[in-house]
Amino acid sequence: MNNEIQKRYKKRSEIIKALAHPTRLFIIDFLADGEKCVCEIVEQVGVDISTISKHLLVMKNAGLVESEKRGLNMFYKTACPCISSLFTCLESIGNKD
Amino acid sequence: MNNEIQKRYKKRSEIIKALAHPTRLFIIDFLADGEKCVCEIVEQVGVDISTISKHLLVMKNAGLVESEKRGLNMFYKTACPCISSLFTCLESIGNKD
DNA sequence: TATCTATTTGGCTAATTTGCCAAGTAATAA
DNA sequence: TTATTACTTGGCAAATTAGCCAAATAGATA
Repeated sequence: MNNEIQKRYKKRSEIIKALAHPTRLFIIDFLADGEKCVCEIVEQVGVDISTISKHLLVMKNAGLVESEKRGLNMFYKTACPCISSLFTCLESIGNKD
Repeated sequence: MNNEIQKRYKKRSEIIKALAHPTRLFIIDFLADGEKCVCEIVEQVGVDISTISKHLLVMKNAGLVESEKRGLNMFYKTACPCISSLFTCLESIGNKD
């Protein structure tokens, strides 16, 4: 595996890593319904707000979500509509056993 | 997030985790070309055979690949044709920056 | 049987990730 | 200006993951 190829797969894996956590997957699904502020996500997930904030940062860095501040609230939305088709694929793998 | 929902997202994340490594992504792509034995994969990737074997185990446990032993060789193939469409999605995210 | 070849497994250390708490920042309200 | 609300960041301990070497296993061949 040469350097160029290695770089490409590293980049892909970074995006996938940003999805590879139950809480983050839940958030992605939750955002499919429309943008939400951090406190709404916290309310749904039920973990510390700092934990949610870090999960959101991970996904933002990977380009999976976008954010915008309005007033006191930070609103997050998904950046990529193709993600839901990804879940369809995942379910079909998951249902094998 | 109740227990039932948590379980569903945990399961999804386990599949995604099994993809979340550059070497494993490369292997998935390599297998798209048809089944390969472990030593062919080792040759392409260039890391220790024990490392490759463990990566393959991770993917097998997640249901991403299947294996069959013939003679001395263990042949691996992808278990899910939808994975390549997943990569198309990843590329579109990756090309944003 | 003994040996060779292909692969897996055990064991270890190093690196990364997670989630909490506490402290910091930014926008609004009093 | 001070306080409040919403969120982010720093720091830390616990858990998980990665990759190497060495040892074990399974099948083929001499």
